[in-house]
Amino acid sequence: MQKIRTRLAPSPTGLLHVGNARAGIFNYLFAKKSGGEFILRIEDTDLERSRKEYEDDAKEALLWLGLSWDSFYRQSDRKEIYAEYIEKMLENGSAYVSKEVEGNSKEVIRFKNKGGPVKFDDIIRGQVEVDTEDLGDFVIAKDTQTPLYHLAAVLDDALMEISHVIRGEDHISNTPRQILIQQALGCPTPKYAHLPLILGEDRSKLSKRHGAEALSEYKKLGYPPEAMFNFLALLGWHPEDDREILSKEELVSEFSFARVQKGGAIFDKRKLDWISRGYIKKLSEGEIIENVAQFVPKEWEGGKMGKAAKLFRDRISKFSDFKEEAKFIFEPKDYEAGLLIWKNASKEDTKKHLEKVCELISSGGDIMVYAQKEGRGEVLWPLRVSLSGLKNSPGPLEIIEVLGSEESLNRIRHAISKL
RNA sequence: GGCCCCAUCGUCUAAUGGUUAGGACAGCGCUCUUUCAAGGCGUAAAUCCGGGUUCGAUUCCCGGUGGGGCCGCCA
Repeated sequence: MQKIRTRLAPSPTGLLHVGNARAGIFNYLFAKKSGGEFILRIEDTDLERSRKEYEDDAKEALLWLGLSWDSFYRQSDRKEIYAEYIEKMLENGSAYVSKEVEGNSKEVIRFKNKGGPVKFDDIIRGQVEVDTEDLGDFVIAKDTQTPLYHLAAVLDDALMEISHVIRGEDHISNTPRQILIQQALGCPTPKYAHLPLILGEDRSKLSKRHGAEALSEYKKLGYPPEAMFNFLALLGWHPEDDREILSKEELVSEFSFARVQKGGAIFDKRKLDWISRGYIKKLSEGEIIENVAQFVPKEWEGGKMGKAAKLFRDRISKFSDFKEEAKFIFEPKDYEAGLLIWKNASKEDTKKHLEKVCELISSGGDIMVYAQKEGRGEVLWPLRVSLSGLKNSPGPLEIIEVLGSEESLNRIRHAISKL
């Protein structure tokens, strides 16, 4: 039995797309489930458009996601190999130098296409049959030293003994061409699995105009990588039961092509946020502090950070949210004095309650007992506003816990002075 | 336009000939509650259309419609 070997083959011409990331996940899950290998191959045959920084982005983002590869290749390092095969194809007549000029330039190398039907079994879609007649003699290399995508990909898949090519649906129409090349070269045809596309709100292929399309952007926004992995795995796939929160290990053991969807799936940020909140909620105190700290101004570090991070752990969808949510903790917010008044309460009573709370804080008394007696809204609302300056915020006692008595007292006294 | 792929609530999906068509996100309502969020409970919401096949179609077949992808000396 052939060893399972899958690959993710991005081209470094832009930031790694989430669609690539999802394809990477499926390649990874299938390989790991089968005890096989997952390969990362950078397809940079187009030197004009390829950039090292994009290769770095892809690697960094993939590692962040939790997709580590067993082997790494870069097509620009393999030029001699391709040249050798181009020569071979020229010799055996499966390719030829085309001199006719279409529009711009000079000689190129074309594949000698005999036409005829090509069939392949797609694991997800079943049999696909295409008449290759109208493909014509397509170009497979710019010159004897410069292969183009189809040739390089076919050669590499064969040489690296890729058993399963798992990629986006947008490659279905490339497959017959690649099979033709395999046949001319005497290479085996791998198994194919074409994944449904990830779509934007308008159901077209997810792209920049839909907003964040790069995996690294989600890293920058502070989504936990486990949440992103989980979310992406659920786009076009579903386990046998109703679980939606699954660890990487669970995904590996549950994965099956039989449960991969055929239709495209819209990238729903709200569902991502929901999954993300679930992961963040389960973080330990140390973890939440560490993660949130990366999205915060230097001045906030230390001091109240720990308690604040803990307080907002259940209230953020991504780590970067903390900066806005917890801002009032670190930078007291100005507010209208009127905001301090609860419903129909009087200014005098409000002031009285705040003064009493100050006493209680100083003496270590129980604020809740007092609030219970005087009316929770009448006491708690102005207290909370004086501490946060906000219409909406966490509860006052929680804020005091984060702020400490001294600063809490200062803020309440400031509120009293405003009244 | 040509070729190819696809089609269950708004969204992600379950149900591979027999279910009151299930779950989740989002929405809405109630509850909790000083506010917001979270939580708990509840509610509304779908088989694209037309033909077959069958005792019976979400499920199988055909046709339509709709959506998408690909049509580079990019990948």
